[in-house]
Amino acid sequence: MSTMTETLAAVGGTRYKEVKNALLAALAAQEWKGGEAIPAEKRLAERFGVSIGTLRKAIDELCAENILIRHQGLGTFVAMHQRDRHFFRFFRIVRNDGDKTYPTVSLVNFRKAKATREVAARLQTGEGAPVFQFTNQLALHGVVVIVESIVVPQARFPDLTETALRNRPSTLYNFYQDSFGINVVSTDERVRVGQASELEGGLLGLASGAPVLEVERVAYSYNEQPVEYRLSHVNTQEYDYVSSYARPSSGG
Amino acid sequence: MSTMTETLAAVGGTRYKEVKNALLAALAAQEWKGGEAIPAEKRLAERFGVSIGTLRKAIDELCAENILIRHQGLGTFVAMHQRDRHFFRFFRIVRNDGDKTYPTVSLVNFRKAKATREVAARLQTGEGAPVFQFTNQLALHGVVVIVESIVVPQARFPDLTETALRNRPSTLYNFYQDSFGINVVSTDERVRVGQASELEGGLLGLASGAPVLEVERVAYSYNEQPVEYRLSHVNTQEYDYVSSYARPSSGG
DNA sequence: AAGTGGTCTAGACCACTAC
DNA sequence: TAGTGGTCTAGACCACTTA
Repeated sequence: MSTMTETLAAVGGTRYKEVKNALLAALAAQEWKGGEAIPAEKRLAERFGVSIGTLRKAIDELCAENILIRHQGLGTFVAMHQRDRHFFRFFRIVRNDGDKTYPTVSLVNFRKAKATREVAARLQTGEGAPVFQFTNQLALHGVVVIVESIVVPQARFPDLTETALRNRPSTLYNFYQDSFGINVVSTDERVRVGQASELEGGLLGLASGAPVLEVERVAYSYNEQPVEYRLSHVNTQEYDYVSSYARPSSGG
Repeated sequence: MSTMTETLAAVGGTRYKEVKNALLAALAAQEWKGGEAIPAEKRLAERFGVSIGTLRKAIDELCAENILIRHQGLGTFVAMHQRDRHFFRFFRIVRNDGDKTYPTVSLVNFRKAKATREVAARLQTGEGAPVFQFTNQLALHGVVVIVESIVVPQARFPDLTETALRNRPSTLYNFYQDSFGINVVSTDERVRVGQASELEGGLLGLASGAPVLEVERVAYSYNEQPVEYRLSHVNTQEYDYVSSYARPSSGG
């Protein structure tokens, strides 16, 4: 029945962690979709049989992890990946002078493939698992600056097609969310010096083999489930990869 | 008198933000030094005339920003930059296979200089302001992988000497903290492809002009005061610059 | 006006640490 | 045992949003 309090998993040690895990489970089960509001705090407190304060502490952590977003007077929402300020959470290339702009993305190629050993390790699939592989070029201020090669497991992206990818209305992560119910909530990135392939050199206006910034990313959904592998090559003549540590919200 | 409640600045809008700012002010005034415990929550709540819950919320945020560290049963401490797990908060170079190790640092040169226009802009000093400039080489697994050129304003580091720098017992940021009362709490970094100078090439085992990973860092103390400018060149043949986004504490 | 999240209180009890 | 932070309660009142 709806007024009954849910049984919380006994793992986690504390009430609010149990509540948090229950909320994560509900999110993973798509009980509420991206952009939707979750129930009011009072209702959730009743549902889980805890006080408001405890329920709020669980939501506090999910908000701190950018999984939920609170809006006073409106409600608490499942985070979306839209063309708003949150976009730059995952997009870290800015011009030398600090100017931030949205990239113009074009699909260069798309194909079905098998996971290589390295990609399989990163995506936690078996080697040779069916994947989709596609390449984007990204232009900033009218110039192609980034070429990214993306691999996603077919298991999580059933029926992904080149057409759907090409015609998506918004950002890639928003597309994952709307079309496949996959919410990217965190990433691991490794950055090093790489070399432009012949294709990349052509797109980036560099010689084949020219040094480029190589960014290797694994994107994760809830519960640290890897959902995307991405290898980007960036022409950093005019652009930088930025990485702030713990810039607080200015504290006042 | 000691039992009187302090007057809190009316700015900030909420009680806990006022408390947080008062704590930041006390930290900036070195009322408690790096590594020291601040008073118990109950005492601080009395001092600021708020309830424990409100005081805790202020400390919660300072802990989230790694400015304070709580230890259950022990107390709450001013964050230190020691050779513990917190070291890797600011040190982001790891081997390709993921192995993390502490660098062996050697001072290559040290001199007094004037701030260039670019450095002055980053450090928010006037152009030509007196600075110390020094270069370190960092070895990982016995091989020099990083050469970093560091600039700090003389105004904030009075009487810094090459000897003191060379003989410091711990990490550089711990040295800043112990000897100059400067606590590095956040950094901004920009990463791009750069070129090894002749000196750097020699130290890194690369040809002069070879492509290297260039990391430009500005380090900040409380209230976003810039205290150090640093330009690092990294040989990324065997090492990566890592950058995780919002990897939660695994959620229980 | 009604509903939402935001802040704050004044405790209680628990878990951990040091002596 | 005494002192610390960690968790949790059961509300109150405020600020914001929508209607």
